[in-house]
Amino acid sequence: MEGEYKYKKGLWTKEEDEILLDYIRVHGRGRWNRIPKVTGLRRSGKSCRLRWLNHLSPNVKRGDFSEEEEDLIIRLHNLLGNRWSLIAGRVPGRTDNQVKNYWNTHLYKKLNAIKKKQTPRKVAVVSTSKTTTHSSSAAQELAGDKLVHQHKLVEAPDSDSNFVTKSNDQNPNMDIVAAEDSNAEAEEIEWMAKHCTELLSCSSYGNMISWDMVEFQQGYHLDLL
DNA sequence: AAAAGTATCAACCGCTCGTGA
DNA sequence: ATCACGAGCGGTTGATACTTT
Ligand SMILES: [Mg+2]
Repeated sequence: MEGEYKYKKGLWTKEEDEILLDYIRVHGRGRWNRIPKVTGLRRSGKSCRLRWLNHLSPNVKRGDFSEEEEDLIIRLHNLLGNRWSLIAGRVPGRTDNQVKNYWNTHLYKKLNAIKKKQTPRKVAVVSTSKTTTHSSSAAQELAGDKLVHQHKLVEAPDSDSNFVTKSNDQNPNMDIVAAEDSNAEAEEIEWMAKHCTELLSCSSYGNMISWDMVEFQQGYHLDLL
């Protein structure tokens, strides 16, 4: 019993920061769980890591976001959805947490107000229970960069099966279209919802549907807009 | 002056992912 | 195959700062 609050929570003090910084100066970053053991700092390794990445690291830029940064974030979010780490990777000096905070507090409402007007770009990804995947040339790495490209050709089920549209949490610009009764390929739909960023093409020939999609990852050059 | 309402954002939480024994 | 571990992700909260009544 007692002593169960091994770790302190809440805001970090200057003194705690110094202990963490001293440790990192000597031992470097990583193996964060050792820090409370070695230094006696009453913070979980997880908390130490977060404190370093978001506040103590010299790479972190302080101060208000510039207009350029805001514009960049808006365009990246339009493309990538709530993938804050990916977005932050393209905004120098800003962390995923900063970008996420900025979006939630400053941009979300502002943009929704404007969004009332225009119709959103909508694309579809198709998968069904009774489909057969004909050419699932599985994720193929392109040389040199980090783009993953997928091409799928899928056979639709019986002619009378209906398609339903589901929204996609990961990417507001992309809905998912699936057969009403589909569940067999749920993992595939999930994978797409998670990874698929942009549908390059989607076409159907009779009961066949094909699509190309790309998954954006850190480091790949993006053309925004 | 003070309370009530709102905005901000650092940090927490639960979870997933990759790796290696 | 299973487990442990470190790292990382994104939704969400709660303490504080700021604004309005
Ligand atoms: Mg960054």
